[in-house]
Amino acid sequence: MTLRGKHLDIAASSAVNGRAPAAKAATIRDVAERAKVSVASVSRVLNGSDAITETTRQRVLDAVAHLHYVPHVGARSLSTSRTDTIGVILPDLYGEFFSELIRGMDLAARAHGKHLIVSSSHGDTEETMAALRSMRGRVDGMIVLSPHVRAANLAADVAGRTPVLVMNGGLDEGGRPAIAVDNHGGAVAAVEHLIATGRRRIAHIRGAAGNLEADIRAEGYASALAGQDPIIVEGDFTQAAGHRAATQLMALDQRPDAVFAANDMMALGALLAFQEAGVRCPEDVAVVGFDDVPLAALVRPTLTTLRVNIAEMGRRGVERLIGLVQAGANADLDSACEIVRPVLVVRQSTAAAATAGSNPDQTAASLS
Amino acid sequence: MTLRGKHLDIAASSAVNGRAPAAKAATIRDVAERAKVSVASVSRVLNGSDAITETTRQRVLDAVAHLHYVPHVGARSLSTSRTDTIGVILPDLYGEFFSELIRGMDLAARAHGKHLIVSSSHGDTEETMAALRSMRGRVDGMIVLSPHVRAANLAADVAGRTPVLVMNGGLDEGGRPAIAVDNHGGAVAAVEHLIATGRRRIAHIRGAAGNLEADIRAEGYASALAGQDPIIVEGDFTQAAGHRAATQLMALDQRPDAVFAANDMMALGALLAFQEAGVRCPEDVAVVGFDDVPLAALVRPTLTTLRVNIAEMGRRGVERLIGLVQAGANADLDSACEIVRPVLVVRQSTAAAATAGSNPDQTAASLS
DNA sequence: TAACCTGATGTAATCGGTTACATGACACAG
DNA sequence: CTGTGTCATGTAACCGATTACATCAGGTTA
Repeated sequence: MTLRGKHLDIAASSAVNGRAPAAKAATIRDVAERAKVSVASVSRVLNGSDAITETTRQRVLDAVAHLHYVPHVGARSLSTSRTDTIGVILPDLYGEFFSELIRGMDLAARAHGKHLIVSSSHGDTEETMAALRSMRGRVDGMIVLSPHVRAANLAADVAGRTPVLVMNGGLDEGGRPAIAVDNHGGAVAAVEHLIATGRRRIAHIRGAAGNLEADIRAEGYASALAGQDPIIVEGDFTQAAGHRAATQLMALDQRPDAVFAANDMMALGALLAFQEAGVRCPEDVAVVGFDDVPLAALVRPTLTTLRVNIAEMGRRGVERLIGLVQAGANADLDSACEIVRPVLVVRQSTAAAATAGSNPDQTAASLS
Repeated sequence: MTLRGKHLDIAASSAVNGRAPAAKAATIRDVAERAKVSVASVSRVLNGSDAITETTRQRVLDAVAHLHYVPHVGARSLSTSRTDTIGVILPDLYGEFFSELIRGMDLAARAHGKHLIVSSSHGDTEETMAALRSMRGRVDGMIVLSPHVRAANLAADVAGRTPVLVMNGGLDEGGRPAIAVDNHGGAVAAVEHLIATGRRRIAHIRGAAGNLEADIRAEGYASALAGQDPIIVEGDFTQAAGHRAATQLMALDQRPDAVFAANDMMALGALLAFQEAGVRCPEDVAVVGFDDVPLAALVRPTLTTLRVNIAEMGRRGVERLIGLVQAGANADLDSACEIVRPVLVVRQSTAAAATAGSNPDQTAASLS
């Protein structure tokens, strides 16, 4: 008894509901019909691919405008097997690093007509993989940021034939496409700068163990100490951890006269802890961070740090990935690990000390 | 002479390239074949919709696992006309506000099995609309953040039948779904707090003219002044603008004893300018910000500000939008503008002054 | 004038899912 | 033993684009 043929149904509903015409969106066939051409011509006009008479083009464009036609992305991706979308998987990342990175990526993506799907807040490797799986097929390629060592290799497996660019700071041994910050070099530069400005007891506030970047920066720190015994306190990249670590350092018998924190947020926490305790920076203790988040130039004293051009790195990542996608099957062409070298930015927090180490009356002659 | 039938071609290529089998990805039909069931059954198992024998389910799942099968998103969206993706369009926004918002949105999206397409860095209304158009058809709904007045209405038009949730801080007159911060109320609270702590010459550093939030906050400021003439300096929400503005304020004949900045970054800039000029905060001048970015608690003096739970607002936005999408045609059900009320967080930057305005000996008796 | 080329346009197969409807197996009532 | 209802499963139409190939008009050349 029910007469609901598909077309009948639609006709009825649009007749009833005069206000908000819930008629289905126009398809390429509707456009073709209205423009009195074939669907092929419409497609050609819209993709700018083939030879088309100016008359036809105009007729099609008019129809498109009149019907508010928007191509169905799913249908297109079904026949072309492209999505023009790239996925970004981020760790549970707070603060400005994240937003700067996305800004850079978005800029590059837009320049290439790609869209960006982001998925953040992935604490452990398992969550990261889940996000990766759920993105598969939805994107032409993915950028994975994960500080966990195993993540990179797993990612490539899970992704199947979807190209993956790894940005996890570790120099990947697998020969996968990657972009990494030269964490070791950066740490060495920080320590050498401290030594050059007369510091003698240099401590390190490191990131959580198991975090690739944290490990490498700590290693760089240790290797650059000229004979001095390492003094390492563990943190987790948060400002609070920096605060705690600095408190521990102040309780030591021989207080360090310099601190290299594994990132800016911890450096800032340390700075505040010193300030609260009446320990002056840079006079009593110098502080160096890592990343150069915008904040580093805003605190007092301004923070010496290792500048990583975050947005630029994001931009570069997207462009690499687009290259990988285009290369397709012969992606082997580009499997290098690109290195980003951080640059030391010297600010107030490491001005040469009036007193170095336990010599209270030695003045800082090196400052003009 | 060319014998390249489709299947032949594939067979050849996978035979040649033994290492990376570039065979096409498995389809639902491959899975059906391997599991010895029909595609319908496979689909049913994967969507958990219908009644399925446990045996069949297992066979299907095994085949899926073995073939690394991932449903083709485009094909699915073609037949269901859903994308399970929501779009977020952001203005050219720096700093922590952005990242916090995305964090909140991502959390909510993930909880509902949705994906997030973001597009940031849209300076003017035209760019915003372009982003919106290019996202159309790719998402089930969109969240538009734009401080420009016209954007909201335009957005709804351009979007066609795609649901749009506006988050631009202005109380929208059009009765569109929206979430807005109570900028007016927040500004009033800031000024009243300053008055209550004994300040008598309260200046305002506002955001750029034409920016909806800036306008409303300035209006709230003006309306809360108890008789005092308004002192307004224009900024643009950046830290540098706050610095400049504070410099201007210090050059006035009668220096203000309090500053309400339209956001935290400008408040911070002002704080630094005062500090550099030897003007003490809070003794000589009190400062209030807006947003409560994490940074506000990290500077010294810590910054009194109006807390907006940014991540929570993002979460809420996504949930509203998902509701709108589900409501579909009868989206009229929910067209309210939801208000987020900021909460005053009192910190060091507004500690009661020893001297208030031009009455040096009047103490702030009104505080308990 | 026939043969042939060229460039614009149309026809229809195809991509990989979902799902309405058809089918078939089986149990149980009459 | 037949009729009927239930439940699992299969068949095939459909979603809306792209694109290989067919077609066709018109001009050129021999």
